[in-house]
Parts: sequence; structure tokens; C-alpha cells
Amino acid sequence: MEQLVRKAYRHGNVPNAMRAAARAILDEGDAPAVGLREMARRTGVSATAAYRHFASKEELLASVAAEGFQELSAAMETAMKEPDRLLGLGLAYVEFALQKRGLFRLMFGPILAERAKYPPLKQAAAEAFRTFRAAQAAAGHPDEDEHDALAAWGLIHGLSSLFIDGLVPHERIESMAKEIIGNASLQVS
Amino acid sequence: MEQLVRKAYRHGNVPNAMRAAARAILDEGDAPAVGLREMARRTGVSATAAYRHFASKEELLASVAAEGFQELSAAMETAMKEPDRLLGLGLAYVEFALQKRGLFRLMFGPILAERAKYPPLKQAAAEAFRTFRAAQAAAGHPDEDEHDALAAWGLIHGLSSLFIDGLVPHERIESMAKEIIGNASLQVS
DNA sequence: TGTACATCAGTGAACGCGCGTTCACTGATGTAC
DNA sequence: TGTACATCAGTGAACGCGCGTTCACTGATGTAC
Repeated sequence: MEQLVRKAYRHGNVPNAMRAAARAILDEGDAPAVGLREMARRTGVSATAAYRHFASKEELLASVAAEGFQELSAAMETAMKEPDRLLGLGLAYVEFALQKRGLFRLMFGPILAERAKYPPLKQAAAEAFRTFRAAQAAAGHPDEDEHDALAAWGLIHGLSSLFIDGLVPHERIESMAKEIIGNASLQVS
Repeated sequence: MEQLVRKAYRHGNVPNAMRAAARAILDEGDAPAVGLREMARRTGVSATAAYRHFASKEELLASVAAEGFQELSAAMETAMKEPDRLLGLGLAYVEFALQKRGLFRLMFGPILAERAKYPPLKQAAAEAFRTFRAAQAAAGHPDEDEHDALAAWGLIHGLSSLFIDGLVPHERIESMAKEIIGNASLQVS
């Protein structure tokens, strides 16, 4: 009994718990400041506990971003099972951004100064891009060139950015995304 | 003579000087932190001088963002004089983002928590969007609907974001932008 | 033209804050015998 | 099975820092007479 009530000396899963805290902070409000001490506070652990698992705050955030790219890859792969594959891909991307916007900003924005410094992050990002290209190819555009791929990515990424930054009123987002991506996927290829 | 050498008691243009400093800091490195004290330091003025001209740091930054939207409007209007107007518009937008990326991030990103709180900023942003729509209309798409407009904006904005966030290698940016926007402007309309 | 005075731009000290990181430590766990 | 010990996850105090904002102030400028 007592053991259950008494706080465990070993937390047991500090890395994951802190990553989760980081994501919560990132999603919250619009303040882009994600502090190590704040993560620790939410995790219920001392401010310095993270240093047993990460070399620095930046390395921790890099691992969060890597996690994000893996989840984006997974979401895109799932979307490939939709009947209209390119539409599914686009909507999955937009949905990911809307539902995990703090994470999305960390992955793509300037919070992390040098993505290239962290190999796991670099790999996860590269894998996500590969998935994106593969999804496009499987959707019936096997010979399309780099320009078309970048155009599609730009459109989807741009819509996502405008949405999460509040530049399009909230009620209209879903129907607009569907219609735009549905039409665009026919035309941009 | 002495008057010229001696530091002027009145700076004379603190608001503009601090706005300029803010922009310099925003463009620098990738750190999204733009501090009031740092601006003051660069302006050569005490940390509290800004409070004679702005109610808060946020209000100062809002005025910088408003300035940004005015400049974006001007750039788009100039671009309308190009032969291929939609291509000109898109390239002007991308160029603006690349050359003033800190400013671009301030205008569109989460640094400024509530854009709506500052009427001058709100107005400048609305004016920029009006210019964008007018430019599209003048380029020969007078009856296009909202969806098409948002698609074009999304594409241009997305490419800009991917470029300034370093997701496309630097050498390829210019030629890619030209080709993509050139082709897309024919198809997305 | 000269003087008195209100205005207001700029100052420097001080406030309380949260930050990232270091350090020497404590104490639970797992392993070797 | 029991004991000795190495390992290593977590702690709390402390570091130096930059931040936004307030306050009472100083002193140059512009205006009224």
C-alpha cells in the first residue's frame, strides 16, 4: 500500500513524459516558448532530471520533432488507403497540422535552430519526405518531376500554415480544405 | 562642434529606430526571441525609452508587423506591372519572404499572440489581402471564387515557408519557384 | 527679444521572474559471487 | 539465498543571465506673454 502512495523514487519514463509535456506546452496558447523547467514541472520531476537522458534542452526538442515526423509519416501511410489517395494525403497532412500545431511548428519552424545537427531528426524528416513522394507516386503520378512534387507539397503545407496561424476563419477550414485539395490534386499533376 | 560630437539628448526617432532594430534581430540567426532591451541596446537608447512611444513590447512588434504588411502590399502592386501578372505576384511574395524572413515570420507566425488586438495591424493585413485578391482579378481571373484564391495563396505561402525554413536546398530555390508558379498559375485558376 | 513655465522624451535603479546548466549529493536497483 | 558493491536515475542548491515593466528623476524644447 505504502509503496503505491509514496512517490516512486525512479520515475521510470522521464524521456517520454518530458516529450509529452513539451508537446502540451507547444500546443498551448500561441507562445512559442517551451522551457525545460516547465516541462520538468509538469512531469513532476526536478528541473535537472532531463540531463540524465538528454545532453541539452535542444536535443530533447529534437527528439520531439523526430517523433513528430514519424507520426506524420504514419498518418500519410494510413491516408493512402483512402479511395482518392492524393486527396487523402493532403487532408491527412492538414489534419495533422491542425491537431498538433505546436508539434508542426517545432518540426518546420525556427524553434529548432539546426535540424541537421541531430541525426535521428534528420532521418525521420527524410523518411517523411520519402513517404510523401511514394504516396504521390502510388496515387498515379509515377513519372512526375520534382517541380510537381514541390508544388503539391507547397500547396498542402501552405494551407496548413495559413490554417494554424489563424489566417482563415475557423468555420470554413474543413470544407475549404476538402474542396481545394480535391480540385488541386487533379490539376497540379 | 561640441554639439555634433555630444550625444543628442533627444534621439528624435526612437520608434523607427527600434522598429529597424526589431527587424534586424528577427532576421538574425533563427532564434525567434526578439527582446525589448536588445532593441534598445542597438538603438543606443535606454531600455525604457520605448515606453514613451509604445504601451508595451507587443504593441511595438505589432507596429513592425503592420509595416511589413504595407511593404508586402507595395511589393505586390509593383509586381502587377510585370507582363505575366500572376507569376509576378507569386515571385514578389516569395522574394519578400526570402529577403525579410524574420519580418515574414512575425507577420504570419505565432510571435504575436493576438493580431486582432491591434487595429493598425489588422487594417494593414486586410489591405494586403485585398491587394492580393485585386492582383489576381486583374490578372484575368475576375470571377474566380474564394477557393481558387485560397489555393493560389496557399501555394505561394507554402513555397515561401518551405524556402525560409530551409526545407529546400538553397541553390534550387529560384529556378524552382519560377517554374512552379509559372505552371501553377495556369492550372490552379 | 527675453523670461517663465509646461511639456514630454529620455534616464538609471530597481522589482521579480523564469530560464539553462553545473555541481556534489542520495538512494534505489541490478549483478557477481 | 544473502551479501557487497557498482551503476545510474533523480535531487536541491546555486550560478549568472536577460527579460518586461515601474518608478521617480532630469533636462531639453516649445510656447505664452
